[in-house]
Amino acid sequence: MQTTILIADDDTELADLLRQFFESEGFAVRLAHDGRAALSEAESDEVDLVILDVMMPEMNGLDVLKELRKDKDLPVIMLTARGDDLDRILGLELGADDYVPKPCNPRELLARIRAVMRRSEGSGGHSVMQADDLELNQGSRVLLKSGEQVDLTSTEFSVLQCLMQHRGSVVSKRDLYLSALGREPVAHDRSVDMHVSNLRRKLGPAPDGENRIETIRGIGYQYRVS
Amino acid sequence: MQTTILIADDDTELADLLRQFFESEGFAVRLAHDGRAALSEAESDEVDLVILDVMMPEMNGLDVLKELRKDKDLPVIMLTARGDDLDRILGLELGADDYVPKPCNPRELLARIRAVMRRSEGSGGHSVMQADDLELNQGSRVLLKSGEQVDLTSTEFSVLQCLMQHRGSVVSKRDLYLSALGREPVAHDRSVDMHVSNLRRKLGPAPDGENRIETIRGIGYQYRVS
DNA sequence: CGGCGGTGTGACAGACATGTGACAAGGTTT
DNA sequence: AAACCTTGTCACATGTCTGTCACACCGCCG
Repeated sequence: MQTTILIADDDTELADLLRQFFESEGFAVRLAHDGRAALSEAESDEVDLVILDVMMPEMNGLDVLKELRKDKDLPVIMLTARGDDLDRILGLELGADDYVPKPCNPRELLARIRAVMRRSEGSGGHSVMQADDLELNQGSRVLLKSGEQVDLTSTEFSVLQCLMQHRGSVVSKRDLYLSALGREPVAHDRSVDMHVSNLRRKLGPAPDGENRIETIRGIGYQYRVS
Repeated sequence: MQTTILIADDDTELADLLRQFFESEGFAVRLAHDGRAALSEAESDEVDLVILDVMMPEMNGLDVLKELRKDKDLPVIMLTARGDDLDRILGLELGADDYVPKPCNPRELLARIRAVMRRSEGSGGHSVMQADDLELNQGSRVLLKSGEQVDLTSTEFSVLQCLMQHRGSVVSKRDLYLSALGREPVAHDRSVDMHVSNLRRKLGPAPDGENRIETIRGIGYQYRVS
């Protein structure tokens, strides 16, 4: 699973430099050049971590952070002019995960990003999903059932991950093919059915005896809500 | 302890000017006027920071940097013609700590040096990682197992470092290629597998008898959590 | 020049995930 | 009710991925 970083900085040159560097390190990168854009990008659910400059037009970084913290627990690293202690203190009080003074060296930033990601994974951030007695860890790609590990193949894991991400709503077969197998379904393709079948066998029934994964005939599958 | 700076620039006049200035500021200074000399000086263990001109005879600054980064984590400040974005990007990707455009004012350079030194001292605290009976020192690039040194090649060390940095999470093969080998994997590339194989042999099983490095088929590898 | 250690490639076997054909068991449409 | 489609699942063939041995290559050093 690729990590997506949002870089919010009005210095387009620096932002672009960082983008290239992080992409070369295997991250996906999005850019925003003012506060308002940063906020809406960050709330799009497709961003795993935000690098946020304090000084930005439209809406400054601290306000963006304040808004973000109202309903999200997204890891945030603040960038700010060197020695600006006041901003630093404010940022940390508002819940920034780290603080890096400008000018910053990309390698250091990378190390901080990894540290923050590790912390947020460890503390059960959004990378662990739970449903019934299942606990799905997206970082280690391990599934626990009542605390015990269940051996899933990589594809089975992806299918379950996709279903759990949309828990309570139907996921079309096509979406499952795209998301878990990374391809369009072909005619008479039964592979997703097969993987669902295997998942059901490996997971067994839910604690209440019901089937965990419901078939929505002609549409797709759905992880049942309790 | 006095800080020793290596100035690598083929412009002897400029280099000498800088030498005088830095010596008057209390640094020890060494000079190198071509890339090859710079590299051997820098590897002599008596240099604390390198100022590296990009344009040099024998071996250009970027190549020197690349070589240096293979087994050292010495702070490096790149000097280059103004506006040379390509060099700037390359330098930062290769792990330069800062970038100063020429012609440079010695006082500005001094400020950057102090900033870089401060940063590299500060990040020194993070330079030892532990897992099971292993202790990995990122500064000296030495691995200890139960206190005894294990001989690893530079690449093996980088692979292990990357895995330990993400302990408990899966690291994709592509990330390992980018991070440890500094390149994209090519078709049928087995080198990372080979290095992992060698690492397993050299490290042996974990204290509890399990495999330290787990294979996540189709995805990558993972340093196991206890 | 020759040896040496690190690195990457080719080859091969084995393990394993994946997907397909087949058939049964529903559900849906006409 | 009959024809048709969808789904569940078994068994199996297939292809991919991995571990590892052997070896070639390259830079380095004596």
